[in-house]
Amino acid sequence: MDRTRKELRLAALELFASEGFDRVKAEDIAERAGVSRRTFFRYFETKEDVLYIGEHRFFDVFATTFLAFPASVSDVAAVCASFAALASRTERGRDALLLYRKAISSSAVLRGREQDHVRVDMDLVGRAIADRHHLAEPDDRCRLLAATALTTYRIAFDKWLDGPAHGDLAKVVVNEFALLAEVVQQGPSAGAPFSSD
Amino acid sequence: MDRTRKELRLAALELFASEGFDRVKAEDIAERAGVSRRTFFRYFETKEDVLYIGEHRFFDVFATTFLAFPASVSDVAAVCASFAALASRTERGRDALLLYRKAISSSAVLRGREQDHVRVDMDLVGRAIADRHHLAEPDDRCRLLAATALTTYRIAFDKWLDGPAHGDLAKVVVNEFALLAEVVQQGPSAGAPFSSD
DNA sequence: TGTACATCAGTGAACGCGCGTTCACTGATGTAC
DNA sequence: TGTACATCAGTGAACGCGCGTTCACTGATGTAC
Repeated sequence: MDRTRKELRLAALELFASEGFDRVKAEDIAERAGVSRRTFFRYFETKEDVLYIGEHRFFDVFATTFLAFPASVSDVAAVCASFAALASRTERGRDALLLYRKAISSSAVLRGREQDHVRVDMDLVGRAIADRHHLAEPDDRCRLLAATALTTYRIAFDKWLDGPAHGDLAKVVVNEFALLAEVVQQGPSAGAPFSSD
Repeated sequence: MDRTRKELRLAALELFASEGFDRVKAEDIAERAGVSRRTFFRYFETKEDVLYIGEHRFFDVFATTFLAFPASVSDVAAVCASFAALASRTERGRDALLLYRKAISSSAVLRGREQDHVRVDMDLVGRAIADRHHLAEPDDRCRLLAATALTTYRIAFDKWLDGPAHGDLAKVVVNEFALLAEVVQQGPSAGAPFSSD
């Protein structure tokens, strides 16, 4: 039944976040979800598999939003604006995301899996950028932009999660991208904004 | 003995790379290193702990190189140049790094640990940038630059590893940073380098 | 309304596996006298 | 040169633990006739 699966997911999320992945047994999760250990393994192949946040897959809708921007908007600007546009979805899942982040950080296996998700997202973003330029495959430029944009987004996202309960994620994202442009200015004497003593 | 530790490390690196982390038992590593399973656990607390690449700690020397640049050089440029300057160290460890990457990619636990290393490196770079501006603590700008620079570096590094045996890492790094500056240009009409059909 | 059968979520007990630990030991090397 | 003792790397066997699997079962729900 699908309800059981959700119960197990929720129980796992809460337990991993509060106790830490390693200290939680499959049996503990099952118990909290009101089923037996045996049932747990009917639904999930491994203990890690139970942790999953649907919200996370929001990058699937990224492409649509992104590709709607006119060509006059630069790639970074469009990526940034797309992230900002999708921010409200994410905002709704805030509580779960806090738990999720805590759960993830409690174990190396989970951090590894999270990293895998990030790579998938990077790929999606890279592909969307490639599409925008009618490329069959993402080239170096697409990939670098995707990676950089996601890095920037992750930082903004974390700031937002660490901030007040009703913080404006879109705003944080836009600010971070503005900072990115500033910080990446190259050239021998572009250090101007800083003191030069 | 220190020799045994090294033997175990090497055996583990090779086995993890060829068989995959999960398929290698602590006993296999011990056997290959010519000691007993029991001895393995005298040297390393867990099976993961045995995988470690000294070379990886090259970010420790990053700060020195980085802080030697005159203030007239921008932060990104200095970071990029420092990475390039340190490239030759890395180049020497190429074979081990290939194995290391393969080993890492074979398991979620190891990917998680690698991610932890990346975070440590990011922190070091962020701190170095903060020092350059006489800040007690890295601010948002330092952290974002550190994160972005490391992302860019990782991409260059992977390209180099995938390239020919005697590829020029420094050159790849410099190119990638040049691409970064290009790709991050913002503003409503900065999409110029691309077709606008 | 009643009986027979199929389906399917959930269960319990037992097992194999590899990790990491514990306990009590060996055997080589070195140092004291 | 020889005996006694300390140190320390390495060992073997046995154990507890939790994961994930296997086997044989229950019990609820639904459908056929």
